[in-house]
Amino acid sequence: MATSVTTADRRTSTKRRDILRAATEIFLDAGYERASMDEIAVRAGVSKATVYSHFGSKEALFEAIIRELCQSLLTPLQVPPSSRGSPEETLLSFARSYVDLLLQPSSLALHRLLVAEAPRNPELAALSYRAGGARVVGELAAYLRQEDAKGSLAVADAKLAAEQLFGMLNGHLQIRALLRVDENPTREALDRHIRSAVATFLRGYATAPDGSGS
Amino acid sequence: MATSVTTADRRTSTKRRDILRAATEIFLDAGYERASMDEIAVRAGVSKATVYSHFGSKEALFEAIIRELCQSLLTPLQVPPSSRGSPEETLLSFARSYVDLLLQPSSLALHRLLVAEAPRNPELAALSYRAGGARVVGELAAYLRQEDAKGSLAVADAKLAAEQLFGMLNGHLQIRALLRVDENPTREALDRHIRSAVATFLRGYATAPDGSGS
DNA sequence: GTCTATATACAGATAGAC
DNA sequence: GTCTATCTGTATATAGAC
Repeated sequence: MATSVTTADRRTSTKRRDILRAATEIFLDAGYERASMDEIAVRAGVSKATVYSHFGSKEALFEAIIRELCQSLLTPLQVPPSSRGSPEETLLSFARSYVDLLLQPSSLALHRLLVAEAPRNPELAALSYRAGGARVVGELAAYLRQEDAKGSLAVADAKLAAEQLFGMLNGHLQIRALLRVDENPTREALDRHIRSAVATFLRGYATAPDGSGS
Repeated sequence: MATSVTTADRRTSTKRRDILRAATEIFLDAGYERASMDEIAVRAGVSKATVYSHFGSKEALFEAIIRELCQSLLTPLQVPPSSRGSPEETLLSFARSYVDLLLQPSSLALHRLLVAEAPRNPELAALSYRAGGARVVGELAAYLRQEDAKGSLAVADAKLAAEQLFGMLNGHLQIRALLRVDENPTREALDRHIRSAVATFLRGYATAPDGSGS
């Protein structure tokens, strides 16, 4: 009997996962309104009634998926601790990870979805921002404060500075990708973009050479 | 007879304008999928058949509106010529105009709409980017090249630099507004944001003080 | 828990009178 | 050109058998 229950549970949670996976693909691909519960059921290999028995409504299914995506997508991005490495090395390495994540098709699709649905679901959008953007800004700001304390950078408002670096890294890269303006940038163009943003940031927040200027 | 025709034309073009206005409001507010031709007809004070006789399809009406919006929204933003004023004054003034435009509810709604629909209508999205983002980047880059030639700034890649300034001005201001994360920022917070971005940019692209460091 | 079949609503688009 | 009335497809959601 215990075995039977376990098997049933497994099958059930397998179906649940199938539904989540199918719904994620379809919501990311089509957007909220165009995604249909019929198509989700078909792609998950279950009936529509099963989808509803698991998630109750389209809106609830959508929220479940957004919450899961915010977690799984952002996990890989970590600001390295201040311990070793120059600010230039550290920031360059971090910037590469960030831009790489930024341009992932699933990141772009999630961004699209959240921005499009924010007016109808502001709580979910705000929640996602706090789990995503706000968190990485906070982590980068903490790093910048450490470097400021060590005297290797001169950062007065660390949160503002962190947002500036993210802003430069986004540049028009993100919007061009979101709007499908042109083909994906080459590795060389990306590298120039990233190096230039980090270089501008470092010049902007270099410790003032006390002996020279006014 | 000529009078009669003129009167008829006027009434017709009035209805056409009414439809455009109603459709603009509803598309910006509800997004493409949620906007219904019934509601557009009601708000414009005409029948649905009239809407179709003027624009043929929902998609065509949408495209007409996007094209119009791109023009009307971006017209006010002009990069001042290099002629007079320090880079700091010029860039600060331009930055204020840009951020002001950026946070207009209609700009945010248009942004949302374009990003959401880009996968289904990439040509329209690319066209809008070229008429909007790309144009202002080009104009700012031209200004930066002039200042570089005058020796007041040291800008190697003007287009990259322009995108960095725009990126810093966006910062997380734009995404927070798009995602409805919190109430609108105060004038003071906006001013700090803008001043800090311009200051970081100017320090990042200051002409090197030849006498001092290596 | 899972299915088939269906209720109900509303969408985009058009026919045909005037 | 503009209207009323309608066609046709498809959406979310549920009832009821198993």
